[in-house]
Amino acid sequence: MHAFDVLGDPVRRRILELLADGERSAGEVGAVVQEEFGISQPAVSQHLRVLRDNGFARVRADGVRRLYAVETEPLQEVNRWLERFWSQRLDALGTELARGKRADRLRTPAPQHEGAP
Amino acid sequence: MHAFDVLGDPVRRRILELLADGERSAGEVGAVVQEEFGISQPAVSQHLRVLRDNGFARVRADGVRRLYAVETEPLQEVNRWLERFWSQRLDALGTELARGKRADRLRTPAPQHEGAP
DNA sequence: CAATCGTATCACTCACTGCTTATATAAGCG
DNA sequence: CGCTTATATAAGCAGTGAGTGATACGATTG
Repeated sequence: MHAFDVLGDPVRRRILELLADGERSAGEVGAVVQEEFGISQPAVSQHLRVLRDNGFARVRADGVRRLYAVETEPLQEVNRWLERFWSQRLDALGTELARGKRADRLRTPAPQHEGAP
Repeated sequence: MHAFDVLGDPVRRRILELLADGERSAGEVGAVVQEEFGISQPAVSQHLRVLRDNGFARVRADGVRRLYAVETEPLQEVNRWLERFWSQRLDALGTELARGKRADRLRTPAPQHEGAP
């Protein structure tokens, strides 16, 4: 499952926001999320599993409780994708400007077709 | 459809990468994507539609061709979400460090809310 | 105008994802 | 020990989204 797929779900995004504040037990997360989204405990547990399985969160046992904490690697991968995108785009804009200016003088700027009859 | 859902699809991510280099016709995009993913022309067209409908791309007619260009707003929204996340997380780490050292001795368990009967 | 190109839309299928209920497991407590 | 609490897993069902083939349609060309 790709990082963006994991983030596609609003419940999972919310869980990550909660975990961003620091370690939380499954129950604490569940309380908030069940309240806000009106879903069941197993549903939340399944979302937590997805986050675990995809490296977005790590778990630690504390007695009966399971303490979840956010794991940043996949998020950073997303960041990297975005950064590549932006820089690629800026490069393109740059060369287009550089080339475009000259081209403007050589070519008829408007590639318009003849007027309607 | 949320921005993250749009980005969830690998084909759409690829299309955006292609458009990041500058304006491209639907056919050019299609050629690459059909080749790389082994999907049909309508499939690509539908992805382009999703990108359009969600503000990730704008179209411009040029004769028979449709020229697509990337539109940055939704991507920036994603960026903003991530930035909020990182800064929230850094804040949490900060206060946890500041408080945590002392708290470790007092062992203040997680904030508990009143139970619903 | 007919033929054709480039692209979009339609109608449909299929796989997957997320939800629910029911149940399992494991820790803590009387 | 058996009851309760905290959490996870299992099985089944419904909605959704991505794919396909067929088709529509506007622009272009002979």
